Amino acid sequence: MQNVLSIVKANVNDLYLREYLLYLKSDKGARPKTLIGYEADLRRFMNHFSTRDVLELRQQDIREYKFSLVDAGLAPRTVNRAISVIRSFYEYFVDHDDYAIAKNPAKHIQGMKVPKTVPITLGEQQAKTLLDGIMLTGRYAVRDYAIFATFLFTGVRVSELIALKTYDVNFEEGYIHVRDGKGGKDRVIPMIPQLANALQLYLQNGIVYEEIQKKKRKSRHEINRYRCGRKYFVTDEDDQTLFLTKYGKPYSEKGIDWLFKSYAKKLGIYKDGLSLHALRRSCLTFLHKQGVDLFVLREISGHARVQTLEHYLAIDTSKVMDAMKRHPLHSHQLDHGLVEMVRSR
DNA sequence: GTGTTCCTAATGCTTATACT
DNA sequence: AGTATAAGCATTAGGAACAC
Repeated sequence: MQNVLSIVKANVNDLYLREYLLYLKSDKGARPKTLIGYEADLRRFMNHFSTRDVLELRQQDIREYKFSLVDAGLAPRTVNRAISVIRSFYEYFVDHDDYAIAKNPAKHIQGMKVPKTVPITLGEQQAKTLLDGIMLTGRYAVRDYAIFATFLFTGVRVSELIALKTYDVNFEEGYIHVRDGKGGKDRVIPMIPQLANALQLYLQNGIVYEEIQKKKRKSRHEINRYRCGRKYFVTDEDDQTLFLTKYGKPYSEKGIDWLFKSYAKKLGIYKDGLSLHALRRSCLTFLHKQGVDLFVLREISGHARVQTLEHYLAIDTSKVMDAMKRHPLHSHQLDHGLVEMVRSR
């Protein structure tokens, strides 16, 4: 009997869940990642009350659920989000009168205090070490240099980086077009010459040193530290994704994460909590330290509500370019002195 | 064995809203 | 107006699987 009841309730809850998600998607226009996160949170919640119709829960039940999360050792942020999702979920059913629920049982559940944390960034010296180290030791140095130079000189997010297409890099006008960034927003970021060079090298031939050009490439396996421009990674169908894995496929976020961590560890700049987002923070911090004003920083980082390209073009691009030139790594170049060192090994 | 992806729980970051 | 919290959107991390 208990089993039958449980199955029936679970189905009812599942129906609620599906309806709510549909509403989020079609009425609120929620982004895919929001949908995924919300669904996970709600499923966990419903599993906790699998024998009950969740619309019949009381405030006390929600409170008990919150305690169970805290008990499970989840971080305050996680608990708060879980509660926030549940609250929104009930709000929907309270607002739609086809349901016999008059009050939102999660309405007055308090969030936990979230401790302040110090964001981790890479110091200037460490950023230099990263770029130099890639050139010296990277198996796919040209590609990897281009990837991390892009992070450090533009402050893009990983998701934005892996979505970049070759035609998003505009060498004539000197900017990178970020489409569909967080929240579905577009923006363009000025590209300083050093970054343009790195990307051009990667796009044009990917051969670091002239003499290597003379050797013939026998197979794909010959891609190496010197010879790793984009064209060497391209396989049969090319969707113009800018950064490709050695299999010729677009990178996943985890792939870049792995790449970064392995370099960071190899080069001795890894620290706890160091992540790709630290590169974004580093870029913005560098610029901020140089006295770049917040308005400009917002433009670069995409925090402003710059919704469209047209919108962006209205702002003073030269100001932003000036700002970018004050990036402390802006004079960082491929050091041909390294050639000798590398060759002599 | 290395580089990469896939899966999924956990949590960080950014923007919107509420409160004072 | 400034700060705190909520809501919304994204990244991080760990481990298994898999291609080369």
